[in-house]
Amino acid sequence: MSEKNQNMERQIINAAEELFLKKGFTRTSTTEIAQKAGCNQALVHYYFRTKENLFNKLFEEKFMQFIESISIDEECKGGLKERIENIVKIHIDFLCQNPGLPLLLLSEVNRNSDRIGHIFEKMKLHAMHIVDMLETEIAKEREKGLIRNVNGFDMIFNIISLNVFMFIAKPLLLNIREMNDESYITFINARKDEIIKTIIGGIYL
Amino acid sequence: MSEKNQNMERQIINAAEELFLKKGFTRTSTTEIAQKAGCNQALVHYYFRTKENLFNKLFEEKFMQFIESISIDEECKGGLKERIENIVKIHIDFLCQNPGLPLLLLSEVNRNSDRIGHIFEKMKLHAMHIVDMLETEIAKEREKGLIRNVNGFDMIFNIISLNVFMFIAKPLLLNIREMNDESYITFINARKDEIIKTIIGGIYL
DNA sequence: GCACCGATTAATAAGTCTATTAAATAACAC
DNA sequence: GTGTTATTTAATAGACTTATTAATCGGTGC
Repeated sequence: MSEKNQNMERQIINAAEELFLKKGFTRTSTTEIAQKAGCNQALVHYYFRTKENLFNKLFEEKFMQFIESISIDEECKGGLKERIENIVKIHIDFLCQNPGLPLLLLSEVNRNSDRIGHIFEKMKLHAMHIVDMLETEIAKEREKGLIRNVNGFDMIFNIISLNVFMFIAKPLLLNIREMNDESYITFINARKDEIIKTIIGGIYL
Repeated sequence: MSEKNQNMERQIINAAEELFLKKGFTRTSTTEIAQKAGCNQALVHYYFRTKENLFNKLFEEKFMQFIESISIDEECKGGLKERIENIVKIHIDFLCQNPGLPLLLLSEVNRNSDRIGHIFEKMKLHAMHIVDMLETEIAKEREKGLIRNVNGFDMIFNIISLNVFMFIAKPLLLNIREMNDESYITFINARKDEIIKTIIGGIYL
């Protein structure tokens, strides 16, 4: 492959990514993608044959990124509290880099969850790994009588709920609290601490 | 207006509601709405002139319903804990009745938040009312030294995040936990307690 | 009966979107 | 250079969509 087509194929992917994230699958047209990429609309089909193909390619990649963004810094050798803090921070940082991703994933999974049947296995494995790790730490704290009875899945589900929602509800927040993009970032940072406190306080007696 | 057209107009609204909730604005066609309502496609336009009109009519109604679903049973004369429990339960019950609503609202607000500019004022008022009430109760508990420093908005935002997410992430839950519709309901009910514990534990010292 | 009314339909204009095809252009081997 | 292949474009077919228009149906008043 020549230098140029490498560029163009990449530019198409980049343009598609930006548009899909902003407007979703249906509301993004191949013509629009081509315009943003700086090429003819037919070229989008030349490289990816169908719009669905192009989308799936991106979707799988992004979906895995999202799943893996819920992870534990293996270096982190603290106990349960430190782990929680670690997970929340890493996840929110990822979301700050990919603010439009959660709503796209949720919308598209809702539209057609068959699409990602083959990704689910990986997702399950990853989820199990996180949950196992958390439950090991939970068991330790529980033996010491420090925390209430809680299971790892609920804990991680709480974290994801709290983290993701402030990104998908951004337009509501901007309006209800009369924020601008700057004060929104301040809000996110304040929420980071609030979420950590809520999760930790929610289990420690 | 005759008996019959009243029926048909209502049937169109009902069909539209069902389809918009399931597939969103763009992926629902007026032809499809007409089919489900049992009439000709032109009739949809006869009653509502444009698809956008029809959608907005539904959207505003549903949006207000959602906002008002976050409410306090005025009968509830307990303290902060009872209020929280009350809010969570009422809200989740509403979501069980309207499981597809949150994702539709979030998607459409994201697509075009101007659409609902005029609803925001009502939303703000309602939000303020809830937050004020919570902060009164928070102040009481705080004077007694029972809870940490927390503001009412964060509290209600935490509740909404935790409640809504388990509905918008349903397809993921079904797959990752290998649930069916029945076990999903069991999960929701278990979550209800978990969420209450998390919120209350998250602020009480 | 007929004239009039709202409700409903059939037909279709006008537009958008995906995908395909054939032709033009660029790159490269020899 | 010529031949060959990959990249890119122009043109367009074909399927949908929304919205409009004119015609039809069914009831009500006179």
